[in-house]
Amino acid sequence: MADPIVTVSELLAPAFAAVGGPGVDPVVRPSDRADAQANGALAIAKQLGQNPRQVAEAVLAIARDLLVGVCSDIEIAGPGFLNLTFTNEFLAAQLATAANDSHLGVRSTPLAEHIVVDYSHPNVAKEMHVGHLRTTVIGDAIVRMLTFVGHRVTKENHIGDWGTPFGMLIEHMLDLGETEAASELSVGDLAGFYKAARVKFEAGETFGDRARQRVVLLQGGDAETLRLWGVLVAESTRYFNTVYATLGVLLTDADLAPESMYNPMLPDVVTRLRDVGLLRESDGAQVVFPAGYLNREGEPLPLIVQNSVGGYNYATTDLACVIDRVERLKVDRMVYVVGAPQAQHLAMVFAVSEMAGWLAPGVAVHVAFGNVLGADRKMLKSRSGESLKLNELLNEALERAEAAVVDKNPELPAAERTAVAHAIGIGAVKYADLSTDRIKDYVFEWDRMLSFDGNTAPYLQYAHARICSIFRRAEVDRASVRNSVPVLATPQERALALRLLAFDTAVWDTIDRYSPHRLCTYLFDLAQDFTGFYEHCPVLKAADEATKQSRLALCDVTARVMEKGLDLLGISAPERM
RNA sequence: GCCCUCGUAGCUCAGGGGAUAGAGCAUUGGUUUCCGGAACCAUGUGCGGGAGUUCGAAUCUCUCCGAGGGCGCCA
Repeated sequence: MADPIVTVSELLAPAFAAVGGPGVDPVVRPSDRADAQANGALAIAKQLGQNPRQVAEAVLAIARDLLVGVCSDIEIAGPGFLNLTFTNEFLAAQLATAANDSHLGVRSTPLAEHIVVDYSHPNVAKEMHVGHLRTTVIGDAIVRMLTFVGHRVTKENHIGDWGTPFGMLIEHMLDLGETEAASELSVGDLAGFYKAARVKFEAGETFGDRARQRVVLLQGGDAETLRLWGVLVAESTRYFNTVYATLGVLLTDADLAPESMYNPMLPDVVTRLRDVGLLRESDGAQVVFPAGYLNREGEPLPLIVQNSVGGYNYATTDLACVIDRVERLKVDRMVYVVGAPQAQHLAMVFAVSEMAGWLAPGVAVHVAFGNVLGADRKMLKSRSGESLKLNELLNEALERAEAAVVDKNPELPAAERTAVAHAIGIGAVKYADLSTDRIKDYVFEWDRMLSFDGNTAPYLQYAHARICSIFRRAEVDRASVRNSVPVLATPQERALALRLLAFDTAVWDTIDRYSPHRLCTYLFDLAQDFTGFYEHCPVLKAADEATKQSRLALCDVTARVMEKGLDLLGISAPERM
């Protein structure tokens, strides 16, 4: 099992070790000159002070016996590359194995960890916007992949349900009337609600006083205030859940780890920092100075954990969160899917946690991402210039997808059409977000993401659907073809087989870098290879029954890799569209 | 002022030490209009500039230019 590149790398390792010493990397990569190339000889030659071609020959002399049955051809090329060509029998056997593997050839992790993934984190009584789209979609894909390879994953949705704005929000709710406010929030007019509260807060002194008084009551644990606060949280959470349902993400109420949850732990954070001797007083605030951070004036930059009037802030909460994850959840790794602007803040939180001895280096990872931009290359806005609500964006995706489906396939029954439009519309939005390198900003363009051509969700979904169509027309049970070993007679069949076997590497590359776009690129390449196969290799009209069976088997694995790959991205693959 | 991220073809993006830097879209010119459903082939003075490390650099380092972001009591 596993990618042939991985297999051959392991097989070659002893040959390289014999020539270059233990631990030498054969540096096996895909190649356009052959199926793969091993570049390790050049590095060894440098160290040994020898001619790289001679080194390659020495390696080859040993490797030939190790690769019997695996490679039909090994030749030395250029300055000392080993060009490797796999035997068709080896590829076919590997593919047959993958086809019968529940994980389609993807290796499980050798060491299962408990990993917390922190993502989505919307704010109570505040609208979800496109920034939340990124953290939610990327985080969800990472959760799915880590789980797939055998890790134990805890999702945490760190919703913002605490802080000074709640005084203002609660008072506004009382002004509106509780029932009225609740319905406003649950239907998703969070922006209007928050804005109205904000306006009153800034305009009226009496309202401001009430709000500040309410904050004191909230923090003091006043029962009625807590009940009112609870209404805000419950209605907002209900609204978030409708957005999550539309998006099709895994988050549920069980994953909520609200800021308020850490509230009782905050004094202890400060105490513990004092106990380990890290706490300093600076301008009246309680702070820690992590090494290497400077402010504008070139002075050490503090992480403030308690302000000059005794209040705690998000740094304190984040530190409590680290402690909770390490000591209560006993996680091995924590993944923060948070926007790039938070890089310094998180780095400082991690640094302080390490200084305090709570966190081992490398355990906490910031999976950062860039902005969603409009066609004008500025932050994506709605037509009226307001920041774009996530919910409105998703609704537009559904409308556009429905129109596209009506246009492409008018015969589709109405009931099925809605479901397909959902898969396409939401898939398109998610895929557009996932298919570019997350650290970069990306340009949001409806026409491109919903196109049935190019590197888009609809194109991949279409490739899947057309395979399903082949099986429908063939009236063949999908599972029945899984025991046949495919014959890789044409270049297209061979290329498709090689690609299918690379699913393993694609998933692991994605996990190793927390970069879903790697899997997207792979799936797009797979769809392209399938199209080449589809054009050149008749399936139902194959020359003979054995060829037909072989090609049906290739179709089946392709469809399953595509479906699973999309599933790992949180995108569904309809059987017809 | 300091720090971080980004800069690849007309556009949107891959490629993160290996051989001639790729894809999609768009463009232009052909072929096909037949199967299973939404065709295929061809088409390019492109790695922001410069220096360095290396047998080898789009990739690593430095520097300059450009864009975005962060830098003490909001989150």
